[in-house]
Amino acid sequence: MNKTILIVDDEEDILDLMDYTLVSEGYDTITCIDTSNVKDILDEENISLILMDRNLPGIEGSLFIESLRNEGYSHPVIYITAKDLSQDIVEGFDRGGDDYITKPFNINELKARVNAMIRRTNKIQDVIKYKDIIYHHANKSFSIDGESIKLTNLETELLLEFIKNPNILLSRDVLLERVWGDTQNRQAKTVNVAIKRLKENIDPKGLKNYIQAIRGEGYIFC
Amino acid sequence: MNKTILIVDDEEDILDLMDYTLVSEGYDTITCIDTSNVKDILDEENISLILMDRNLPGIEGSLFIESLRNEGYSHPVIYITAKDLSQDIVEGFDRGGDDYITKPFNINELKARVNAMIRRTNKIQDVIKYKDIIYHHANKSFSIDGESIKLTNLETELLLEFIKNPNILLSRDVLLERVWGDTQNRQAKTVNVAIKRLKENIDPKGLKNYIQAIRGEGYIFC
DNA sequence: GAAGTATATTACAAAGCGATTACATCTTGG
DNA sequence: CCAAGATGTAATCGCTTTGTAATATACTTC
Repeated sequence: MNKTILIVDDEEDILDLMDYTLVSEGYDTITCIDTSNVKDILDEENISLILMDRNLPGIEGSLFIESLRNEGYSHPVIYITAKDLSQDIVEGFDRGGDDYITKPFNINELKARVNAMIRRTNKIQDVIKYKDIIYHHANKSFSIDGESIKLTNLETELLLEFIKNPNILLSRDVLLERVWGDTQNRQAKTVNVAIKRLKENIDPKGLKNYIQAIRGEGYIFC
Repeated sequence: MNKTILIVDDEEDILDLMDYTLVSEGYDTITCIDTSNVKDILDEENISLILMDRNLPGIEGSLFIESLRNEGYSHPVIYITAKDLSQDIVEGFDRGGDDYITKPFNINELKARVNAMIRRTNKIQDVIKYKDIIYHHANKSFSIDGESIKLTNLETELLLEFIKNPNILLSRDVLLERVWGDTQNRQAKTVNVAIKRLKENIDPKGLKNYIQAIRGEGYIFC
C-alpha cells in the first residue's frame, strides 16, 4: 500500500506542484489549504508524513504542530516555508518539526528529503544488523560473522524480535504475543524451550551469550 | 545515560566547534578525522547519530555512508558539508543520509537538527535517577557510576521503592506491603536480611551508605 | 558501663525458576 | 501418504533466591 502524505499550504500553485511531484514519486497525497481539517484527517487516515507551510490563514503552522504534539500526535513533519531566518528554523524544530525546507525549494531536494523521512520513520530495511548478526529480509535469513545459519521459522521470528529490540527486556508474555501471536493457548514455558533451541543454533559452543535470562522477568538480547 | 554522537570531519576547527557545541548540549561525542575507525566504533559503542563530512581524505563521505547502509548499519546520519548544489544534496540522501546541513552552518540550526533527529530516532528510554544510581526501565536494571549491577528480583523491587522515595523514612511494614505485597505471612525481620543483601550488591565495599537504619522506625535512602 | 532492645550477620533449608531432556503431536516436502 | 523436521508439553535436574532462625554486634537508657 502506498504511503500517504498530508500537504498543508494555502498557496495553490505550490500545493499543486508538491502534490504533482509526490504523486509522481509514488505517494498518495491529501491536500489542505488550512489546518481546520488536519486533526480529523490524522485520526481517520494513515498518514506517514505531514508537509506544513507556516504562513497559513488562521493559526501559524509551527504553532499548530506544537498543538498537535501536545495532544500526542507524533507524525513526522517537514516544514515547507518562506521563513528562512535561522531563528525561524530553530523555532520550527523546537515546536516539534523534523525537517525544514525553505521556499523557494528545489523540487529534487524536496523529493529527497521526503523519501529520506519516509524511509527512516517507516524503517523499510532490507538488512538489519546487530553486532555480528545480520538479518537479510530478502530471504528471511540470518548470518553470523559472515556465516549463514539455518533456523526454523519460529526461531527466525524469535531472533528477529530480539534483534529489533536489543538491550530491552522481553517478558515471556510479550514474546508469546509478538512471536506466537497467542497468549491464551500457549504456556510461558514454551518460550524457554524455544529459546534454548535458538541458542543452540546461533551459538552452538555457548561462547557468545547473546540471549540472557532475567530470572522471573524474561529474556534480554545483547 | 547520555546519547553519543560520532562526528567525522577532517577540518579540525570545525570538528572542535561541533564537538564543543554538542557537548554543551549534553551529548557525549566521539570525533574522527577520517573514516578508518568508524565501523569499529559503531560496532563497539552505542552511537545515536553520525555527523559526516563529505570531503574526506580517502573515501568520499556519502559513499562511505552508502557502504555502511549496504552492510546493514542503520544509524541516523546528518551530512555537514560544503557540497551545496541541489544535486549534491539529492545524492547525499540517495546514498542513505537522513539530513543535510551545508557549510558554513548556523550553530543553532545544527543544534536544532541534531536534537530533532535524536528525538525522532531514539525512543526516549525511561530512566529513574538518584545521585549515581540509575534505573533503566527498558531492562529493569540498575547501574551505579555507569557500571551495571546484578540484582535479584526482590532486590530490584526493593531498591526501586527506595529510589522512588529518597530521603523518606520507610517502615518495615510499608516495605513489606509495597515490595512483598504481603504483611500477613512475612516477618518484619525478613526486611533486615533483604536490605543487608541489597547493600552488599549496591555497595560491596560499604563506602557509600545509601541505606540507613533508623532504630525502631525503618530505613531511609539518601 | 550494664541491661535490654534493635539491627547486622551468618547459616541453613525450602521454594522457585530456568535449562535440559524426552516424548508426543503437528507440519511440510517429496 | 510417508518420513523428516518442527514445535509443544511434561518431567527432571540443578542452581539461585529467599525466608527463618540462630548468633553477633550496635545502640540506648538508666
